[in-house]
Amino acid sequence: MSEVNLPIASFSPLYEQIKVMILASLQAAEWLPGAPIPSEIELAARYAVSQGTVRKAIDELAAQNLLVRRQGKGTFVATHQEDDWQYRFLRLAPDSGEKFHLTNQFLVCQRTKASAYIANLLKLKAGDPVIYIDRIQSFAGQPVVFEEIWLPCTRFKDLDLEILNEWHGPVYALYESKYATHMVRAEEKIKAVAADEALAKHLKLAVGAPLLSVERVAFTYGNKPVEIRHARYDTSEQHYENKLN
Amino acid sequence: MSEVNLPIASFSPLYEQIKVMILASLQAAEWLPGAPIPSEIELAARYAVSQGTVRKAIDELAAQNLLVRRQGKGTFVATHQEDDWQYRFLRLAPDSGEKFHLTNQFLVCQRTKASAYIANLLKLKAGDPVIYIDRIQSFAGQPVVFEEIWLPCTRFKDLDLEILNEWHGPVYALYESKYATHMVRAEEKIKAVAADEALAKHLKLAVGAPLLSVERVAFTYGNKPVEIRHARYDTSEQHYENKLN
DNA sequence: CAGTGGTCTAGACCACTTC
DNA sequence: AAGTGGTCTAGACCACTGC
Repeated sequence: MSEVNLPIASFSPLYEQIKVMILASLQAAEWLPGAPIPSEIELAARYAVSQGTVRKAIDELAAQNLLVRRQGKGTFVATHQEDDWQYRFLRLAPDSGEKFHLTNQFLVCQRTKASAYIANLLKLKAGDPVIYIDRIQSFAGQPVVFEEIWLPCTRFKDLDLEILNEWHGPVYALYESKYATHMVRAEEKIKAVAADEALAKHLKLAVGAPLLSVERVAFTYGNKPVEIRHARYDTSEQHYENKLN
Repeated sequence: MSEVNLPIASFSPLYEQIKVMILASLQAAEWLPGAPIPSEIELAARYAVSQGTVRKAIDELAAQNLLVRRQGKGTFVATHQEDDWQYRFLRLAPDSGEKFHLTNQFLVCQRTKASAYIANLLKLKAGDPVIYIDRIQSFAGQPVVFEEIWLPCTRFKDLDLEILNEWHGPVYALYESKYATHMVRAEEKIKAVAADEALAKHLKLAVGAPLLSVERVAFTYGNKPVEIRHARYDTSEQHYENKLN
C-alpha cells in the first residue's frame, strides 16, 4: 500500500523534453528553414545536459526530417528550398525511368468560403475564408496532373495568381519564403476515378478515362494542417511509387 | 605528398560492421522470426565491443523493422505472425474508418514459366519455373481486391491451392512458417486502370470501371526479391493510404 | 530478485569542413 | 588549427518483465 498510483504519464526521458524544446524553437521560428541550429555543445550547455543527450534528441528529429545533420558543418533546419528536397513529397514518376521535370500552369487563385469538408480537414469552421487554386502540371508538353489546392486565408494573405505564376520552383518553397510556413509531413488518400468532362478537357483525355485521385493534407509544425490538395494524375505513362518497410 | 589517396570505400564505423554481422545471422536463420536474439551484453562480448556500440547497431536495425525491441524482455526478430504486424504492408482502408477484415478466396495456384517481365523482377531467367496464384479478397461480402501473385518455385516447392485455402491469416505469415521466408520490405507502383471483362466479373463491377492497379515487389533479407503481386483494388468504398515524411 | 532494454554522463578520439 | 558532427568506451543508474 506504499506504492504510488496513477503513473499515467509515467516517465519522460530527458532527451524527449529536449526534443520538445527544440520543436518549440522551430515552431517559434527562432531558427529558420535552411539555417543552422546551435552546435550540440552549445545546446548541451543551454539545456544543462550532456552532449550525448542532445545528440539523441537531434537524431530523432533528423530521422523525422525536421533537421538535417551535416558532418563538419552543423545541424540545419530542414527546408524545401534545397535541390535534393525539391520533390520530397512527389511520388509520381515516369514509367520510363527518365527524370521528371514538371512545368506548372496556375489557372485559378481566388478567395472563397470553406465547405464543411475542407473546413474540417483544415480545422477551420465551415464558411471561413480560404484560397482556392487550380493548376495543371505537364511533362514534355503533355498535361499530367490537375490539382486543386485549398489554403487558409489567414496564413497566405496576399497570395494571388501573379505571385504563383512568377514563382519558379516547388510551391512548398514559396510557402516557406513568403509565408513562413514549412511543411513537415503529409497524408494522402488515393483512389481510382473516371475522368468527368472538366478533367478530361484539362488532361486532354477521353471522358471516363481512369485517373488517380490523390487527396493530401499537409501539416506544419505542431501537427497543424495548412494545405489541402486534391490531385488527379494521368497514370498512362507514369505511376505513383511507394516503399513499404 | 605524403597523403594516402583513393579513400574510395573510406570508412566504416564499428557499429556498421556489427549490423552486417547481425544481418548475416538473420539471413542464415540463426535466429528465427519471433525469437529473441542474444542480449546486448552477450552480443557485446561476442563481437568484443562495448554495449553502446551494439545498441547503435540494433537501434538502426529496429528502425528498419528488422528487429523489435521490448524493454525488460529482449530484442526479437521481426515477424509477420504477430497481431500488430498482420497487415503491415496493407495500405488499403475503408473510407468509413471502421476496421477492415478481409476474407480470402484463392482461385488458382499453378506452375508456369516466368515471362520475361516477371523473371526480370524476380531476378530469374525468362522461362524459369514460377508459381502463379489468383485470389479475391472481400469485405463484408463484397469483393474488393483481385490479386495475382508470382513466386519462384525453388523457394515455395510444395505450395498449392489446398495449403493456401487451409491457411487462415496473412500470406506473409504462411511464407514464414512453411517456407522460411520473411518479407522485409516492398516497393509498389500504382496506376489507375479500367476494368476489363475478367476483372469486372471478379469484382462484380461494370466493364470500364476505374480500379487501382498496385504492382508490388517484395524482398527478403539481402534485398532478394521473392514475390511479385499485381493487385486491382475497387476503391469506391475504400482508399489507399500513404504518409509522407 | 535477476535479467533485459533504456537513459545519462564524461571523456577520448576520429572524420569532415572551413579558414 | 579550430569547430562541427560522428564514434566508441566504461560505468552508473532507471524502467520494465517475469520468476
